[in-house]
Amino acid sequence: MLDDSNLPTDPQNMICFALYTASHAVNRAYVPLLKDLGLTYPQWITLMFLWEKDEQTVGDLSTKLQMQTNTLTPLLQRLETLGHITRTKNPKDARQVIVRLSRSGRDLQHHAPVVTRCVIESTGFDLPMLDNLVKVLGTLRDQVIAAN
Amino acid sequence: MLDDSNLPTDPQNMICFALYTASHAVNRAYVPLLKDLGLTYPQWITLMFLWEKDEQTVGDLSTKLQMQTNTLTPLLQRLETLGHITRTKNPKDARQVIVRLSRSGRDLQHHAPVVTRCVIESTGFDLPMLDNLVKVLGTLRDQVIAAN
DNA sequence: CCAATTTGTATCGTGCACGATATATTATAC
DNA sequence: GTATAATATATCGTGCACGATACAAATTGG
Repeated sequence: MLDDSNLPTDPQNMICFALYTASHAVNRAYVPLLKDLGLTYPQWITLMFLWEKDEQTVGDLSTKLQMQTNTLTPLLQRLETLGHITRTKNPKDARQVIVRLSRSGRDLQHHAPVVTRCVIESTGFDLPMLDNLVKVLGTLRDQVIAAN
Repeated sequence: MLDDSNLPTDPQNMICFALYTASHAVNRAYVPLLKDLGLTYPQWITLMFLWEKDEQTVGDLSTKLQMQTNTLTPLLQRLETLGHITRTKNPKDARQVIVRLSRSGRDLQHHAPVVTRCVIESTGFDLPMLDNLVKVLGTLRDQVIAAN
């Protein structure tokens, strides 16, 4: 149990606000890089997970992206409209929808190294430092989820 | 200049995704705490900045919150509708709108220690560790902003 | 003093993000 | 086999988040 007198009251020193602003700053760094491709950042990470493994159900992607289906479904519908993926019912279980990359969806992967490098360089951190930060944030995230 | 071969291709190991998921996880931790108060997390941090210093312009809050006015204006309008703040034109410069806490807006501050403690405890991190993480994230954020 | 520019805020359109709910399909129980 | 429950996805409503734009008030330059 923490003593209230030690708690930060200044929003600038709170972890929630630090995450909030850092996350938005990185998101904004993606905007000019993805604009030419006609994509948003959530669409981009969705494609990243599909490049890693094609043919995933909406539920698979929902779990990996930590996005609910009511967020993911319209996002996938937009990616389908753009011609980057297809959405087809699973004949073995008609409740599931299988998401597959189209040719243009696969071709977008060629832009990934440039995009990733630009964002990483803009952080001003070296790779070991970023790797460590990713691990710390993963631990924090998992513990927050477990506590709720 | 980084070598592309060293870059992560796995979204799970990328800083953008770590920030994205950690930020949303912490945001979700606030939901049950703020629900009874009828507030959202962005509304809550806005109030935190007003508790720190009352009578700020929309521009002041926009800078501190790192939120654009097209995000902030409707948020403030909702806080005004809820009766927690007032929005009045600055008589000395009619372009500015001054935001002030109402009685009920000030009273909400009494809930702050409980809310803050709950979120901090849910991270599973101790205060020095969180403080360090806040500093690292602040540095990262500022460098990303400076690079863009 | 007055036209041009800058500043501060608001409005509009699109895309997340999520709680609540709906619908269809599959699995389970009796 | 049929009612019931569980599962997978989609729809709806509200609130951020942000680019583009609008507009009024203040400032600047001549």
